[in-house]
Amino acid sequence: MRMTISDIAKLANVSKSAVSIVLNNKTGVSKKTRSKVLETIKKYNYNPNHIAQSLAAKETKSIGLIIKEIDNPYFSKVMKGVYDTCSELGYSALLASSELSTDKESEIISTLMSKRVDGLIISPLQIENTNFTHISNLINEKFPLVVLDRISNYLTNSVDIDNIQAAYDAVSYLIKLGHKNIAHFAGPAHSGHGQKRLEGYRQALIDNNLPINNDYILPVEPYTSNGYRAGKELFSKKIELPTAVFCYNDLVAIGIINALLELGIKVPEVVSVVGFDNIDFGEFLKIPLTTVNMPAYEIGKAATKLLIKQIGNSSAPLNEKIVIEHELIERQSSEKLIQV
Amino acid sequence: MRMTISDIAKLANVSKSAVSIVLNNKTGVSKKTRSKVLETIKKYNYNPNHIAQSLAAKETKSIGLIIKEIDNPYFSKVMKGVYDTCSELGYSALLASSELSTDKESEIISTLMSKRVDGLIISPLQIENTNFTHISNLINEKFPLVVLDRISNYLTNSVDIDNIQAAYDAVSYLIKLGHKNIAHFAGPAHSGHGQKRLEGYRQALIDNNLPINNDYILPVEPYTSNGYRAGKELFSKKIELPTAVFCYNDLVAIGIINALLELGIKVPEVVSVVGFDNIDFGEFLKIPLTTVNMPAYEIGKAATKLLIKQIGNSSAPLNEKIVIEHELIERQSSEKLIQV
DNA sequence: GGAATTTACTAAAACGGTTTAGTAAATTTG
DNA sequence: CAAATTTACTAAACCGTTTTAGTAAATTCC
Repeated sequence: MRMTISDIAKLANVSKSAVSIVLNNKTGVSKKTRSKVLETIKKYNYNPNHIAQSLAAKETKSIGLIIKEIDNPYFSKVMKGVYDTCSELGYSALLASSELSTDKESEIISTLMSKRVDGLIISPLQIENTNFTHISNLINEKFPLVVLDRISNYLTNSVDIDNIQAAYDAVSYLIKLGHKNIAHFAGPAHSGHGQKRLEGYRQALIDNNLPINNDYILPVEPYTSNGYRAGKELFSKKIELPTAVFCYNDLVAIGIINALLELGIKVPEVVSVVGFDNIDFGEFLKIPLTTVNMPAYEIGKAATKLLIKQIGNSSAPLNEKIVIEHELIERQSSEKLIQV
Repeated sequence: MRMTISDIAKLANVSKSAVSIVLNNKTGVSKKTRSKVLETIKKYNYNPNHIAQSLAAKETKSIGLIIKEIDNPYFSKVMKGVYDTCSELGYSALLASSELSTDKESEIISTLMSKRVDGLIISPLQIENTNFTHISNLINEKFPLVVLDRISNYLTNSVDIDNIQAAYDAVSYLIKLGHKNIAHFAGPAHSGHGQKRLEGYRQALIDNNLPINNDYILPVEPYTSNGYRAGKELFSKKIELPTAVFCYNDLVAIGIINALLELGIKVPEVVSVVGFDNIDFGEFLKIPLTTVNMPAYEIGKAATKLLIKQIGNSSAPLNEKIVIEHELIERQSSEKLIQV
């Protein structure tokens, strides 16, 4: 069996308390005792049991991170931001993914709470007005919490980009290129980001005195295949076709570009396409993708800092809303409208 | 503060033991008592402290997963396989990433051990002959362990694909297309997969009576930018140029294709390119990439099953070597050699 | 040099569960 | 119906730490 603190205490001829003091670098033992204990620890390769430490100290030095999809490049970067920052600050992260199921989300929260994480970062699936009890309970008990990918209306810390502004910027950019008929392949109705980006799209059109055409607003699931299908459908219609498309995300944009190319519609010569997220491969696609950069790593980092600031400091503000800067990235999938 | 088992015991007028029995679905209490306890638990929304459970039960029902890079699509899929399988089997996974630093790898192993994971899945950085003590120690104490991405020489479970055969298949495929001058942009010297794939490449040439030309074997770091630079360099040389390139991985292949296109060399008309890994975006690239599928999800799944089989069953074989099937995926980056 | 303070140390009580060992009551057995 | 067994229940020990409270020795102070 593994060494325990009692074993070390006996071997070093001191009390458990003394070993504990040395372990935690506290004062209360002589230099001599300290080095004797340290020696014994090294000699027997003793590694304190973190489980027991957590139980006794009533803190686990770990936080929970709840994402929506493990296998999603955006969340990979968020994770990296969270893990890196945790390491820096002496914490570890427990990852869990709701995989887009609200039931699983609730379950995961319970599991992480029973593991007694000191705080939680969550990119929530659940809509704030229905079925939000698992999260709002935490907020009510003032459990350290940071909400991701949403500026929450609740009294809780959150981190996001300004999705309205980012969409506004992207659409304004297309308008400046001369486009007047701009379609929007929007996120699904239940997606917070989707609603925000739609709002930004609308506002940009309004501010530029362009009409809002509901035929041009198409909600899709945020994957390539859905973008592909929706693209095929729209651009096969016998209506006045858009000359530009602003997409909910890069995956959808990729699908739409594929659909356009298959229909013999040139990108960007005939139709410009703008995505959202700036996934890694955007620049290596058939047609390198113009997109909005979603600074995932920074979001993860900011969320973690915010959370750990709150942990163990009950006077820390728990209603901070951090907005990370976005950025438009121009590539070849968009260009000036060539007047017919 | 949160409810404890003692609180529930008092409220339900029974002993802690009774509550524990109910909690763990064991026999030893009457139906009446069981339902009384269950009611109380529900009423007060009691959630057992997993930390305390772990300490008492001497098992954490969690496993450690050590990968090399968080932000790497291959490992994202491995993770998903591991997490899904853990959920199914009632375990949870603690993720850690060495981020290609051997020091960090050692540190991470210690941390996970102090968290008393019941077993470990590791995609090791460390070469087996040097500096492998952190891992070989675990093997020596028969700690439940599965080594990933390598068929280990040690007496331990491991899961991988047959890298030699996979590389052999890819190169044989190019040879069948008529290519005789096939370059290999190999993995770095310290990479186990790199060495195996190089060996498969060599063997395929030998078996087809083709000469091995050392000018054509170039080790590169496994990223797009490195592939790009190496590609530029090789194809700017005044030597007889290869008509096909087999790459250590897809990222390198993408870099090389970019380099070739910039040099005005058509892919696949002049040079065929084959990658390795089958990353998600391979089919959406400028030139869809021929590659070898690395079944990451299955690898994660198999490793987890193997590990959990071993945990708590000391008679389980601990030297199982599981080889997952690979598959060649033909896309547009490779084609028949057009005879000049 | 005696009182007050500081330092070094430790026993014992937590932390919140599981498990062991034991008892009393209920049930089965012959 | 008494003996044997089973069932229902619980007190207490334990898991491996931290922390509290207390004591004895060393040091400082006047």
